[in-house]
Amino acid sequence: MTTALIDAPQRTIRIASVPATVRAASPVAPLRTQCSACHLKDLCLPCGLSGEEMQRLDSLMFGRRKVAAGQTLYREGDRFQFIYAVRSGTFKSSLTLADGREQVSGFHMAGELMGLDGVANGHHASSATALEDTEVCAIPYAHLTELAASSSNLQHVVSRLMSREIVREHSLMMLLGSMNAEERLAAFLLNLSQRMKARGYSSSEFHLRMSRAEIGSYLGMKLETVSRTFSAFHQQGLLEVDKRHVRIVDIEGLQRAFESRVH
Amino acid sequence: MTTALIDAPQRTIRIASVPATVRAASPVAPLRTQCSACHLKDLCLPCGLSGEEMQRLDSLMFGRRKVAAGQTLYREGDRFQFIYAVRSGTFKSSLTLADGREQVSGFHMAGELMGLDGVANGHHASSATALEDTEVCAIPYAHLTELAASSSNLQHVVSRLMSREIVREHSLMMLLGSMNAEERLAAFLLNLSQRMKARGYSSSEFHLRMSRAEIGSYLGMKLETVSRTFSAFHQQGLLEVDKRHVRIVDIEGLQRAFESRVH
DNA sequence: CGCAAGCTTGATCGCGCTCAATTAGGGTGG
DNA sequence: CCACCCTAATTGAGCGCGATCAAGCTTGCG
Repeated sequence: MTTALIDAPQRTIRIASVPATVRAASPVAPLRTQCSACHLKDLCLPCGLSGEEMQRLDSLMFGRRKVAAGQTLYREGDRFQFIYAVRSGTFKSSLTLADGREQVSGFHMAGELMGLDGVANGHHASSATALEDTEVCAIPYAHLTELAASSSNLQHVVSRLMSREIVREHSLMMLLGSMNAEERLAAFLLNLSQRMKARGYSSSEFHLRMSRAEIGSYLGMKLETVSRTFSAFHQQGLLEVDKRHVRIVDIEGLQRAFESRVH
Repeated sequence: MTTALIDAPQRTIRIASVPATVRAASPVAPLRTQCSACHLKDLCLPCGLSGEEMQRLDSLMFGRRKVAAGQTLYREGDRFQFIYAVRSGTFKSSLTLADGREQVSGFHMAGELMGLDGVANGHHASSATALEDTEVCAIPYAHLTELAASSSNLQHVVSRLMSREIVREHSLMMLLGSMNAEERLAAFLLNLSQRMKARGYSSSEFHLRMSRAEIGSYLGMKLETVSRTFSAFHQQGLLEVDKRHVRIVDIEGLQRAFESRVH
């Protein structure tokens, strides 16, 4: 996939139109969702939309789909038809390197969208794997853009979500380009903490859904270093760690570890 | 800016509408551009559009703007109104760290777009600095989305450009997360080589517009390491280097250095 | 009970960072 | 014109962070 890095960033674009019947052929459970009735509506796609616009979204009747722990929702190279909103559980996004190792590019929790990287050329650029039993809404991208054509607000929302993804990756690049192991892990934990808080969970105590190896891949370090850094934070009195259970004891201290280099 | 990393990735969105008179107030030179007459039209924004759609783009009459070497086109935090297409010259995008150091997040050549990260929240998330004397088209984003509302193809083009940016950054994350110094510099040079070729220049011999420090910042290594790696490639018979002038002697060898780890 | 997977911890090594000296090129002013 | 300064780049020496290799522990599952 890193071939994208040595491709010219802009080449001839061919507009693929997805047939309107595509939804019927997809492996989506019969259950359908209305955004207006969803408990995640303030976090997820419809966030910021007016009542009228949300009703239009409702008309799309997104199909739900369950993905068991360890299963993939889509793989890199798969034809791009849907973007997915996480309803429950946690996913990782990853790319596969030539030698078979994986590079984790993100973690996704309830209310977050996945798959926007597929818009670029009609195929998913990464794989999405469930880290626990999960449920998603499958949003047919072609229908979404149809709808967006008649609602500039919805169009803005989709654009902003994509732009936000760009900004998020900027931040991660900065992390990978200029931070040491402690700063990286502190940034990761603080980010997780905020996202837990936004979802109504404790911001100071939570269960990690991902392995040390997955954290390490995401942060650009080896699993042993992740483990050692957890231990170091414990010895500094910042954390209590038991396997995947984490309690943040001194959040200001953790922020200091993070801000030691980056604002 | 890395605060984005510890922000919940989705929060309440407010739709800002840009007044239609905004263009008149902007610091754009009176010269106006029509995409259909531009020599870059196959690389740039209108790439893939039909004649009719290109005429609609023409109606926006993008203003041109010259930016002298070392000057910024926009800075992080600036109000987002325009995206910019490079007409000539080279830019770097960068973020500023708390300690004043900069982190380069990209280089942009003729035909490439800049500023899409500003869509996320109405402010530019990065700064754009000219590495030589340059000229850009200033594309009023609000007008572009207006136009896109009536042309699904144009909407797709804009979405794809944003998605492509996401994919590009995925690749860079992979580079920063899992490659060593030689692999990073090889990837960088091969990418540059392809982009030069796409613009009709020699793919094997070109002038670097950026300093060793800027390359290093972009690739997550120190300028001394960049310099040493250039020397190493020279000793391996892959390159001839004289300051910023580079000639690729053995492109297959360079690809091997790149593919040693990543496909 | 045995086996495998995930995590921790220790010991050692090496890549890339840091500090430092040198050279070359460009701009400026006397 | 040269003296001077400033910046960019190269190269060397030494060190430290994080990778690598390895051992041991816990937990879960057949």
